[in-house]
Amino acid sequence: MLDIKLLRDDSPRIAQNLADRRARVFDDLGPADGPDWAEKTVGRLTMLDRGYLALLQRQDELRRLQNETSAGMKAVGKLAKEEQAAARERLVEEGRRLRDEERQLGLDTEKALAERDEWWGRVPNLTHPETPRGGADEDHRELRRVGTPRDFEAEGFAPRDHLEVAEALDLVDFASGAKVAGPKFYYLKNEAVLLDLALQHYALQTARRHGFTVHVTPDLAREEILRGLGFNPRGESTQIYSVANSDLCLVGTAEITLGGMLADTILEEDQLPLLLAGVSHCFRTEAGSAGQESKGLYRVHQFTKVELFAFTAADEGASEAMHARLLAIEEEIFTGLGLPYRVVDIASGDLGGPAYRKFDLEAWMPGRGAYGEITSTSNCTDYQARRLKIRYRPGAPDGTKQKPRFVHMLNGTAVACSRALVAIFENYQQADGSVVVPEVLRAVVGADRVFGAKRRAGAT
RNA sequence: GGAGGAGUGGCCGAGCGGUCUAAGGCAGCGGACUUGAAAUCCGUCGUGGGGGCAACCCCACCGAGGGUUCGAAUCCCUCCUCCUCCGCCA
Repeated sequence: MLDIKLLRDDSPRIAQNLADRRARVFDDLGPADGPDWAEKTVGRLTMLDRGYLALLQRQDELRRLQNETSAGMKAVGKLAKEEQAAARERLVEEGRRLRDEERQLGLDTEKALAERDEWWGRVPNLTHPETPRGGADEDHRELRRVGTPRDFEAEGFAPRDHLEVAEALDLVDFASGAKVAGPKFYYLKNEAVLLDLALQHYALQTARRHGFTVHVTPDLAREEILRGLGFNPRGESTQIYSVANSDLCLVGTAEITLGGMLADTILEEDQLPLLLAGVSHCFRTEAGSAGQESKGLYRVHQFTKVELFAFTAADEGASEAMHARLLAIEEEIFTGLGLPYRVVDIASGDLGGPAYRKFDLEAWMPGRGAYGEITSTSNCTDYQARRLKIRYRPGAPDGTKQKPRFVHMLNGTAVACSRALVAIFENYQQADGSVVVPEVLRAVVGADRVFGAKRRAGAT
């Protein structure tokens, strides 16, 4: 959530940002509803805010009168004895009247605030000036390509996609997944299990080396925490599974549990930057997605992920430097895995609500002959911190403590295991159908190459 | 699952219907003393919101939400969290 003062002080900026992001706030007022839809949106938000403020002021006034009335009771004892009863009676009656009126008004105020925030909460974060503006795939800016895709033609065979490779080696079982849990669920088998664990191990070791405190986090979290991080657990197109008869949801990423850890706290400035990493299972409904892009392990309902999370001081220099650092760690991890990738600066229309700027790493995936997203890192500035109430106490140059400020929060994928497996299976496949194990994973996997069932029986 | 106990400002902790404008301490900050520091003494010091946008004024907040009352940190109800013991379990 943005600071409501931004709406009061600089509403044109909000309107411009809505337009840049193609961010619909009201259901009947989006990019397709005329050229001034963003200004109209801001106008409606302003009306809601003013309505709330007017009610709040009246309520404050009533409470002030109530306080006066009950304070007046103390003076009754000083009156002449025969006047006390009448004076007390008058005050009690006045107090009763004020109480009833204030209670009624309080309900209206509460409703007005809830309504304002329901809509204000849908307004996305501001956007980094260098973020490319636009909403189409081609509006993303490719920053660089690292590594060289293998020339399968020169090697004399056509690369298969990861699903064919993995099934031939008996590494995944989607049929059983579908039977037990439904489509897009799967079992990992044999060396894929060890690869999955090795990826987590590798990512966590790398995170630790960079100063992150590592965690295994809960796989469920309260709705309130989800909302704080900018996820909407209810609604038609939600990506979130929720647990019936409770306020718990299955997390879609450890971003939720790591970011939520510090809700309602005030940090000291010297605790920043605070670096957390966590491994969790990730659950996503993937409502409405299908097709080639979602084949096999690429888009599934459950996977395991190691996530990086950082809290920094509230100035853009600090969080931007951290954003670059997270991106560098992601690149280090995928360079270490020997996977060719490119870095993409995500366009304004595709940022999602909380992100101020977002970089994706896309690995080369020979099976489809295209780059596919494998990690993502976002600088969410203070957008999440505001609702989660995560602050820090800045120190002024003269040593005095300043008012608490909201921290900046950033997240990034260290390794999303399922997607990393896709990239490994496709990039490391051999003409004989086997898959070479990336060097950094060999110690944990206990093998440098995965063969099929025949060789497996003999090998162990 | 059962039985008890406890949640108060950055931290510790008192208060248990109106004198709470929440004692006291620690930490922080300013000052005095000192060559400097420590110790000591004096002062200052919560968060959020609204109004004037300067001094200042007002409102809310004692785990959360309801309730009783003219008036609630204080009484009642529900929930959450933590602690102790018992049971069960990996």
